[in-house]
Amino acid sequence: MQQDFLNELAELALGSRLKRMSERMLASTSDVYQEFSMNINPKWFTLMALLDVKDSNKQVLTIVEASNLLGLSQPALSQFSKQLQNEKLIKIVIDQSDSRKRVLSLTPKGRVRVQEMKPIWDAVQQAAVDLCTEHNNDFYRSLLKLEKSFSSESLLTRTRRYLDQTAIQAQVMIKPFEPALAHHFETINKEWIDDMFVLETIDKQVLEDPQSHIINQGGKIWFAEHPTLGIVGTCAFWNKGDNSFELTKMGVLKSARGLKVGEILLQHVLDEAKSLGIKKLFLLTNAKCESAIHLYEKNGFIHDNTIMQDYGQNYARCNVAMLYTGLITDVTMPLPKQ
Amino acid sequence: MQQDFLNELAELALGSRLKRMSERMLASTSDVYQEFSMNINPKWFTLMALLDVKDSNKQVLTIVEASNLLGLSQPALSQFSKQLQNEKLIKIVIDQSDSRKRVLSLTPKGRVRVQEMKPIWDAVQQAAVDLCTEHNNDFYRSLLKLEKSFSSESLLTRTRRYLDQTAIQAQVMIKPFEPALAHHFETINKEWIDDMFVLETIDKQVLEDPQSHIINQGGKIWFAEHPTLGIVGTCAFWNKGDNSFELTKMGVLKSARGLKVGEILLQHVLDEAKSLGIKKLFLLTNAKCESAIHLYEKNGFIHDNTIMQDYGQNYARCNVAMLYTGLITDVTMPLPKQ
DNA sequence: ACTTATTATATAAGTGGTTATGTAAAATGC
DNA sequence: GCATTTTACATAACCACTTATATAATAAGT
Repeated sequence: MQQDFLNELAELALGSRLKRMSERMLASTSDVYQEFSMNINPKWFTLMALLDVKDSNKQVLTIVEASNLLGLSQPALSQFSKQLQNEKLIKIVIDQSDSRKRVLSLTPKGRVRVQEMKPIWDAVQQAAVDLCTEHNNDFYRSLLKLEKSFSSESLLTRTRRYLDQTAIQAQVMIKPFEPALAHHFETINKEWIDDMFVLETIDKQVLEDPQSHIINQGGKIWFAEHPTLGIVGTCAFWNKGDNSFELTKMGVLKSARGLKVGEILLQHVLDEAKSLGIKKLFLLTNAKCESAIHLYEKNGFIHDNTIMQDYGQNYARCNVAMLYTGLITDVTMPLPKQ
Repeated sequence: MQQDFLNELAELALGSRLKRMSERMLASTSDVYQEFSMNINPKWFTLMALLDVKDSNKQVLTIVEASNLLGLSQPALSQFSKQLQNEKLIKIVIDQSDSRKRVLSLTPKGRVRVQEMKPIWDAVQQAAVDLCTEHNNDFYRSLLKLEKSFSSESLLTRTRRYLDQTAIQAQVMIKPFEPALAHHFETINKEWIDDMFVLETIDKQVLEDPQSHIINQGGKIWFAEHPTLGIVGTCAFWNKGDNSFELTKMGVLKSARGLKVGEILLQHVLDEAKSLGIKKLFLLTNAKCESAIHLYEKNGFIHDNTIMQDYGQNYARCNVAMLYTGLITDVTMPLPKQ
């Protein structure tokens, strides 16, 4: 037996490695079914187990529901259900209130089969725990963490951070508001607000009609356009009267992370603030948004409690207020430290 | 977005979970290549990387070698090579000294492509490390441990331990030596000796011809036959003269672990020892063989240093000697504690 | 009310492998 | 030295899904 080249590639080959491991694992469980001559296809396992749970809770299950719960495609579940129906292990009936839906449920034969399999499932479960915890390991927990990390940010956007993207960044264009781009204002901001907080009513109104809520009130909106990804970022100045503005609704699509779009966008709008002769520019945010706050700090914003007192009530989620110090204004304003 | 039912199944769905994770991972790396418009199929990655290493070490690579090093099937590598040849990234030539072999190597174009990809590989590597270590995790190491655990014993044989197999165990038959079964004596013992130690010359001779080395010398050999798996275990008595025997070459195939074949076999041969009127039965082994020693202890063997002094020199690997206490013999022999 | 968009499903085609099998060359056994 | 076994590879068939697409039913927008 030769060596394993994937070891040399280390984390770089993580995907291939996981694939290989999952194939071995699934082959092994398939062996288990075969050894105990369960006339069952291992790929049906998750669906059977899910139907069993639904069955004992007297709930029903449709194909799309199953595909969401199991993380498989809808055609996959469509196929599995048909196969299980052919084996007379489940029955598929058309939903009464919505004739598009197919309601899946175990047949009596299916229920018996599930009961026969349960001791085997238990044994596999114990054997898997064995495998996961051997050599002082805790593989299962480690995998859960990886899943969490992966869903919080994919490998693609993480990769961007480690690549020199200067050339592409130079091609990111900042565009002023135009009605045709208004929908991007909504989708981009919804993505991150939904992700971190709950959309407040005031948000919804502004996002759905930025024209009347921001532009027509003397505010400004900009968009960041990436050469291949399209509009990926946005940001607004909300007119608070007396030549004061709130920097708000600044967001960059998840799919464009790692490209420093936020930085380019912020630097652009701060330059605009200067050339527009704005007197006061501030923002409200939440301590949760660490990386955003770091970006603001890096670009001349300082924490300021008087702002919090004056405007902080507008949003439930705000507990951080910041003031921009890069404007040429009266000398009572503090200047950023060099 | 609905919940994830795989969470409810916990370790039981480990295979499906790994599969899902590997698919996401590979899709993400595929996105990376696409974003940086590398005209390359992600599935070729491991082969390209391997060819690059071989190239810079001025070594060559054949298809079977590649499939071993990468843990993929030979047809897979056969296909990949053809595809890479069509892309003019590698060239395939017939080996001069063995015309069955195909020698793979990078073309100049292939070398250029690899160099173009290297910065991306580096970035992906760093991003993957990121992913693996986030939230105080160490996923990569945990996966390596799992691979080790899995290759030391598969899920199937681990599962057996947690299932009630009384019925099947009752069907395990113990058969005496017959020439037609002699090859099992070699394969079964070779498996575990190769795995734990190095085959000594004395082993080889005995294993290759048990008839003349054991049977014709007044010794005994038995085989354990499983109803579906066939001959899975063996064990011998080596005649040391003066009605004394060494229990030796006891082994059970890896693929039959967890079925308690060893226990059934040992109990059978100890019964035979009694009915044959044997005066002294001992064995030599190594402290590494913990589970075997535990089995011997459970069945009436005790540790005995005089045996070690008398016979221990025969094998380099022996550092544990045990004596069977279940024989009806003179009263100077110690009896097992109840 | 009438178009328009969305949702649930089925079907077809594609993908990235696998196992099974065939063929020729080389190695081994006697 | 010749038959037998093993090895290297190619090809075919299969597998467990996937994506893409079509169709019908329902919901939403005006």
